[in-house]
Amino acid sequence: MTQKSDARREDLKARLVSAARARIQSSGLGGLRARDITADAGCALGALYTVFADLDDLVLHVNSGTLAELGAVLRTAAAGALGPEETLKALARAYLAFASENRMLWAALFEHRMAPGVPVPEWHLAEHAVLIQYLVEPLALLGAPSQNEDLLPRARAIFSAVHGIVAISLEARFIGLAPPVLERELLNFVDVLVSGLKSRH
Amino acid sequence: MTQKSDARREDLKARLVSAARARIQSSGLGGLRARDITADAGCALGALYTVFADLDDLVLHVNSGTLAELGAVLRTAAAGALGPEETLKALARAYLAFASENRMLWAALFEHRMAPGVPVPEWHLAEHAVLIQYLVEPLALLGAPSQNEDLLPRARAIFSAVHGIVAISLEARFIGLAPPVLERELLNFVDVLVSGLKSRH
DNA sequence: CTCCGTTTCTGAACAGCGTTCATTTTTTTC
DNA sequence: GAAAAAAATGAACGCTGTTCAGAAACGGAG
Repeated sequence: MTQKSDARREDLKARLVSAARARIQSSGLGGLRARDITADAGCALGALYTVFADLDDLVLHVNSGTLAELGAVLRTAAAGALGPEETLKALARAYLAFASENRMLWAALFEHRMAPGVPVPEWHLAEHAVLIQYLVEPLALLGAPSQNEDLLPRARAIFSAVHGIVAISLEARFIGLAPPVLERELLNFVDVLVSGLKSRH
Repeated sequence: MTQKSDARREDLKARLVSAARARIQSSGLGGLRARDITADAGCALGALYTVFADLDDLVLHVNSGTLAELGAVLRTAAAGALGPEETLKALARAYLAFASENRMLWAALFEHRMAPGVPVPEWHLAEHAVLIQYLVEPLALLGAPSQNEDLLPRARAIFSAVHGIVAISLEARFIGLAPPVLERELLNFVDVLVSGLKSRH
């Protein structure tokens, strides 16, 4: 009977992911220690490596959860908007809000690097790709029908642009933008973008 | 006579920065080891800490040099362009080219994090800010004169957007964009942006 | 209930890291 | 040239992620 055994394994996995998530939330990805996680999860140090390949693997699973939450937030934001322009704005607003409210978890999505030579697993790349998908429909409604073929690169570019604005501001690398100014500037940016898209056909 | 002594100090500093630069270039910021750097520079492990406070300090100086190079590249790109629209495109192209050709050094500019609680020194923040300055003039030429007051936030937003597109593509986090497609999409993005800016006054 | 093969869990041990500092070596001064 | 001051050294420290020999818990047979 490996049923009980599997259940214990899954429980341990869940406790480790949740402990790692809490640590990232409070100390950031850089403050993550295997010893802290296992202490919080109530298991031995070595137990971590019976369930995950290494810390990277664990972080990937934390990020997986974060992406699911972020995806849900974006979905409801898009669902509540009226036109394509409003949808794009709502998505940008929701992305900014999520990043602000879950700063460390969101930062971990993009700060994390695999060990040298190890590629990010396919299933996790696919989870990232979902973020872009929400942009495709409003963009299709905005652009000329003939352009609908290569809409994915454009959606990715626009996501990246919005992400860049949010990322550089929240990381306070340059002189930081105060949050209300940031939101105003971000929405203005989307406005300009939409104006540009409309005026090109 | 502390003149000779100072000269030796400066020489050691230069050798360490150059060795660290080479290591980042070949192995990335994550592959940087104090022992490797000091071995390459031909000095003892402890010598590093007689000239720099810690590894972060050394990385800051490497990044300082990279920013100077990048700044020079952007300056000449902007100087060779005709109108404001062409200037913006030239800047985007130059930024992408620099990032592609100096991937690891460029990535180190944004990957690097100070130790927790330690802020990035003011002088280094100022060096980052220079990047944005090149955008202000062409944006001023494009926009209505009345808007010239709060042009800096807009310049920062546009820089961040371009940076985001380049960053997410080069880091291959999502399914990677092939380089020629990336350049096409980036320039198209600038086109849309300029169209939007023009159509708004 | 008892036994024993199997599986699971454990934490001491290991290699590697950034950083320090007592010691040695070099330089400067008289 | 000798004494004082300064600079350079690398072994040692504390911390890291990861491993693995051994301990503990489990599960079915007698």
